[in-house]
Amino acid sequence: MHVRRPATLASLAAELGVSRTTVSNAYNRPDQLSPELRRRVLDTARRLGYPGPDPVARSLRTRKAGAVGLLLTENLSYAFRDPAAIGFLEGLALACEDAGTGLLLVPANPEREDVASVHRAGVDGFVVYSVPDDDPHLAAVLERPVPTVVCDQPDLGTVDRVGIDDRGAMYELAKHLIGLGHRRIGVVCMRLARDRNDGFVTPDRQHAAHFHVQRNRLSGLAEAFSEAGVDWSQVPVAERFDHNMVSGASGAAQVLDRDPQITALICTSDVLALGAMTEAARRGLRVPHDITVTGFDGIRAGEEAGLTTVRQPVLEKGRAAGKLLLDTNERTRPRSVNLATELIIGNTSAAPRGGADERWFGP
Amino acid sequence: MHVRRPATLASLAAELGVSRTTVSNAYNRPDQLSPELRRRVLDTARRLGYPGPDPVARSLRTRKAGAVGLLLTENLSYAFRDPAAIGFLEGLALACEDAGTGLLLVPANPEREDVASVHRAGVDGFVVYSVPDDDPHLAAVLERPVPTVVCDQPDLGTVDRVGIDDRGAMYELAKHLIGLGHRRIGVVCMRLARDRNDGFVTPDRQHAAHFHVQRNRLSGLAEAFSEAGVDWSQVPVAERFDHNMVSGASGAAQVLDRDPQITALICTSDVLALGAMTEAARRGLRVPHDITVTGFDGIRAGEEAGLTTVRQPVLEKGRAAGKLLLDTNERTRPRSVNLATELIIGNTSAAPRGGADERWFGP
DNA sequence: AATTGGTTCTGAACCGTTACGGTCCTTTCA
DNA sequence: TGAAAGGACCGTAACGGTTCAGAACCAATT
Repeated sequence: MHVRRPATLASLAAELGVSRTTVSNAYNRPDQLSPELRRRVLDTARRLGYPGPDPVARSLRTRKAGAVGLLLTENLSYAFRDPAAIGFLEGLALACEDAGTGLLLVPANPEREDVASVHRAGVDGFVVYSVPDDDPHLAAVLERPVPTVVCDQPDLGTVDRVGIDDRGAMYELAKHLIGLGHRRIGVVCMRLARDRNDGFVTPDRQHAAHFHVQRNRLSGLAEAFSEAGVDWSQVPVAERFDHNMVSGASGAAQVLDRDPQITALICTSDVLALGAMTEAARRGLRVPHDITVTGFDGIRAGEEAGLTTVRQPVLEKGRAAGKLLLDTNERTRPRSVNLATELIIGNTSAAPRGGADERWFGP
Repeated sequence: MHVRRPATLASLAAELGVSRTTVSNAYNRPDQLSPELRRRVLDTARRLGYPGPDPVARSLRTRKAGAVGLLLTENLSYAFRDPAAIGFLEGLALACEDAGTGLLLVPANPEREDVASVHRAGVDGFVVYSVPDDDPHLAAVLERPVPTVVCDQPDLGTVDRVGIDDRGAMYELAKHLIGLGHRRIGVVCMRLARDRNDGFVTPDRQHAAHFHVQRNRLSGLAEAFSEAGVDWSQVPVAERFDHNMVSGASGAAQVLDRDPQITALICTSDVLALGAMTEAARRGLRVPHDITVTGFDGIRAGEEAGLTTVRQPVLEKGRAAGKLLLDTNERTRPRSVNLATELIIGNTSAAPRGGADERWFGP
């Protein structure tokens, strides 16, 4: 049986006895040829099964892919599991649909150092969301000659950036807890580097953390509590590689095992905090009466639980990143956008029970 | 100032005095050249700022894009707003990350008939998720010479399909309600066609619905209740274009306004059902004592609310679609996969208060 | 009659890469 | 020592388009 090679613009032109230019114009510039000829071209195309100009060949010539790439240092599916990531993506998708641009989720398996996926991505730009600053995928993106926006990353000075003041926001939250009288605290945080460490964190590791967001949140905490006279090096900080409620629970358990006297459990995300609350409940600790628990992000589930947290505009962050990337006329790169956060005092934080500090502030 | 044209594989080869093939091999087939030369190529590339082979040009030549496209007939951001869509996408993303493939979200604004986005998508295949069967974007996808998997669509016979037995599952749910004694019911369903109709639906419109899923769910209901002696044409069916809880609430309100005597409110999705429950509560109707409410999908929020519903494996659906698409062994195409569903009897369904017969004589 | 202007179509030059089928030279082995 | 094998590299031909500067033609204007 004869395997017919698929029709191309050239074969169509040959069949019609016109130039390739004319066929191309039939699709892209209808005003450049007579309506009759255009109809004839399109009809013949249908008859020959020509599916229209090949998008890849077109991209090569026009230097436009019509898509932006999203890099996040997790398995692709994480994008649809984590509430904050989902919010970010929704915002990014909003910006993309405004511009009629596609959104390519680039697979970047953190286990492997395989950056081929970044090299293979046919995109007009990249958004990089919360990856460690030493991620080889990030390095590969920065080498690509396309505009890039990093999000929740340190300011690289060379590419656009969107983020929040993690350090300041956490400092403010810490001040709230300090004001309530908390001095003996524990912390549960997300992964600080690419290597798995489900355990306590040394101050060194905190300081050298490769995740900008986590590093700054911890640093905000350290600053506030140090100012309040707390020896930060004695504060138990449990790190968890996976970001889910189970991790929050086990992290809380580890901290509470180390120091059952703590009056507040500060988590660097709402998901972890919700997990921590289940662990508190398991131990018969009432929140906030027996222990204060706080989060970070302002996700829906946290809101419903009345979590004391820092709300950050995840959707706006995504949208801002997309707009920055797709805004072509702005020639003032690199730009840096900081979004506002809001301290949410819920009902999971209160003064420590019978704490000595309570006396100093009075009712 | 001299605008340096970006380096290409050819210019790099010229600089090095080797052939383009060799430079290409340095990147793609390290075994084809000596390690020293390879190092020299890579070093020179770095020096010249050559970012590695252009992905688009490579795609053109190799006829591989390294990505699959996802078409869903909503604004892009809907993918991150709807729980069922999120689950589907997570499954699809899992399949993609297994294959090291990217996932391109193709913008398909349902308002405009602009299918250019489909034409511009540089992908190796498409997954089409729950679009109306007359959607021009779907037609455009089917014209592209790449493998396609449709999901929650009628079996087209020409491309792979993944789905569930919507009709059978809803029939079973209806039988459950009939068994409880419900005869006087109302329905809230999702959009049935591309035109916005936030109101009641005629049997004709139900029958001609362009959304396969909704058509079959309604048809399953109609069959079961007709068998139970209910005149389906008299059953109020409220359609809502937007799929969210507000729609569920307003749809329920419309149905309840039309017939306050109904004993069960059947919704074609959990999201609508959750909205319907808020409306019931607003009216002081206790669920299930005063009214039964049911959903479809089996989303987390519904589970937490104890919703009576049909659970469908949304994640598995996405994964199956991805696997079908990425499975290169295409001897057996087209394939059709039906996934199992499960009737979940929650605590939002019960026998009508005072029995069905009493209803006929009024309260 | 020459000029102008507009429409319609063409030819050729790219876009940057990889597949294919070699060549050439060095080893290896009987 | 001659033949076969294998490593290293190369030249050519696509891959399927878009773009731009004209050419050819015709009608209207000067």
